[in-house]
Amino acid sequence: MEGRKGDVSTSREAAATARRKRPTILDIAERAGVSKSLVSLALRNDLGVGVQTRERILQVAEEIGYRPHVLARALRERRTMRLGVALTSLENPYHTEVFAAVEDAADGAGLSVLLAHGKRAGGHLEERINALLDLNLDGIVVISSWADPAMLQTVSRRAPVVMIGRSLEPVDGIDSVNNDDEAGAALVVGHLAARGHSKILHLTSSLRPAGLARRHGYEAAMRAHGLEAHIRVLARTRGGALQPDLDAALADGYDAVFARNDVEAADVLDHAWDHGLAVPTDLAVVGYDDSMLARRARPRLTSVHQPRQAMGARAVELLIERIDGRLEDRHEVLSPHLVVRESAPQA
Amino acid sequence: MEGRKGDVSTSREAAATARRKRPTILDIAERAGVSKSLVSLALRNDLGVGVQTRERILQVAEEIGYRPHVLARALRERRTMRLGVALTSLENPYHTEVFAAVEDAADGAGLSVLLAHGKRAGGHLEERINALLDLNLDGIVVISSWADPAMLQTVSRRAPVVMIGRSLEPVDGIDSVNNDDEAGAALVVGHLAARGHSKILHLTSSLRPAGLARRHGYEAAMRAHGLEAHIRVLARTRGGALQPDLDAALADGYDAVFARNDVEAADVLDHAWDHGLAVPTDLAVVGYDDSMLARRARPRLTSVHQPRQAMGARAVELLIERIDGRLEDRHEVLSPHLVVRESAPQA
DNA sequence: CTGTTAGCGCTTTCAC
DNA sequence: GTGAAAGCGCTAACAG
Repeated sequence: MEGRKGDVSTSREAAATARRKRPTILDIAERAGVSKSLVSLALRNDLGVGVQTRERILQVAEEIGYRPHVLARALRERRTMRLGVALTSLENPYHTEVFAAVEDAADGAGLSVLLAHGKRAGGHLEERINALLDLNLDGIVVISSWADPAMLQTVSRRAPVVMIGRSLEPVDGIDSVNNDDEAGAALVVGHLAARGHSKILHLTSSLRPAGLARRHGYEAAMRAHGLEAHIRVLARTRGGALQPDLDAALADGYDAVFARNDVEAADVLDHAWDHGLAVPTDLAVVGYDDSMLARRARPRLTSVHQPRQAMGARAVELLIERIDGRLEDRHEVLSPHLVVRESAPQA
Repeated sequence: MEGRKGDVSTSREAAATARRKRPTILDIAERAGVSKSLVSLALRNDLGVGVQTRERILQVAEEIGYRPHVLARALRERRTMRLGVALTSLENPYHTEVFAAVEDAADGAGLSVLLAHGKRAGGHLEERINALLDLNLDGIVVISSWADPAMLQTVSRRAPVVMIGRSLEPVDGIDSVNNDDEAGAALVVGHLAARGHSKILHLTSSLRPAGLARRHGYEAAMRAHGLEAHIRVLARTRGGALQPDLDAALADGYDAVFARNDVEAADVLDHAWDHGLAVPTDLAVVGYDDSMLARRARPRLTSVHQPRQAMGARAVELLIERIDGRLEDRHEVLSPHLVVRESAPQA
């Protein structure tokens, strides 16, 4: 906007040359000697376009490198064939693994997937979700226990929402799919009890729904086994460390730890390494999620496997059902299973 | 399309009730008793709208929960204020860390970021990039050494592209920012030599540009230190394991390993654990990237730090410059530094 | 089978 | 100050 008009238009032209204007169906129509609607129909394989004509049109489209303008199309169709995924913990491998599962499923359904990453604090996640939805996506899957129910409800007025993971109460108007956290926790306690452990600590840093459910599952299972429940709630600092130090938490002579997820189990493993504690001899450790962290850890981590492929697939199906008009809410719960590895091997 | 018209419209109505039609500027105009263009102007703070009127319009917009229709706007403006990021290895923490850096930078510039994840094989990445670009994003940053130069060039005709990471030759028409891999490798060799190591193995699984550059840097540095270079090229299986087994690679009595990246360094650490090798006493290990894996590993991994924050920020700046019309290519190289930890401590 | 036409929601001259 | 009108690229009636 500075300089003379001449300058501006010159530089515009230069830029335009560098980045050529994209061809439209009109260009195809012209080159193929048909009308623009014909092209539109041919492009979308509408029957009722002469085979010859269609052939020619497709060919021309190919030639001039035509790409449909999805924005224009979406403006008319009110459908983008795109799903959004909102995440808060890109740094937790389990979450990216779930994302990959959703992506696989969507791919299979001919939908493409966009990811938005929001920080947990403030309204950041909501902002990102809204920015995503501004693109008129057909639906959105939220992978985050940090999503506020009220916020999700607001969002769901714009597009169908399915949440992978747990919310305290089912949220009106949004579907969900998660694993049975209570059952998962019971699996862990059962396994540890069978190994002969009795001083089993449950370590958690989260008062979020999934964490709570695992904790309740742990308590119930301990009771069922006639064992006393021990719980330590730690906070996670900005830097990612657990506070107060694990030292204190582990000082009471526990012989096994069930951590709320793999990340925290890995923290325990690290702590054991740093303090010369032998795992599983001195301390058995079990995680939750069975993420890359569990496979990668040394000793390898026994962990509860969440059926992420199935969860991702189901999430996409639920979304599609919603898009097609389903009105009732659906909440699916899949069963986890325990993957036994070195950090708490079979008895 | 089936059933009588009445049925259809009834179910339509039901769905419409559940998911209300979004308000448009026309709704605002009506409610505020002005014309639609007035609203548009007011919404974008165009001076030349009565203060009173503007006030009222904004208020009404707020009231009815108006959200601009970015697709419609983009259709006119040819600008979406959105950037795309294309990735191939969501499972490599370094890549997600770079993504987060890009996101931070974009946030700062008022741009929002969408992520697309492509598999490395076939044309999958290209497909995903094109799907992303179909949304008329203003630019795209590619974080993948798997991106084919010719493909990138094609893509860059649609929107500005900047690549974070290395390509063999600078690609015409696209910008890049990366770290100096040769210098990074030299840092490693220098450090290991200073610790008194002489049988230093370089382990790599990649014949991609960044891997090659590190390898060349290693060779040159070894030569400079009067040491003999030893290189093992391993393949990675679908499952993620290195093939053939590390056993063979490490059988020749090396006292230090410089791995191509943290993922492979972690493989070496795991291997050492599995075989009772003490690190760093029996074997010193150094990685590259200084990702979460390095911080998390036990012993903690000495690794070359790529300045990802700076790289992400620079990438976004380069993109913005392009959007504003820059035509010459730019290739930036930032300096890495070594982060010394337990797997190869200070001499 | 083919072409014409009217928008989708928004921005932007250009008159009033 | 304000409003009317054209048009971004595409789809979907509807007439020929």
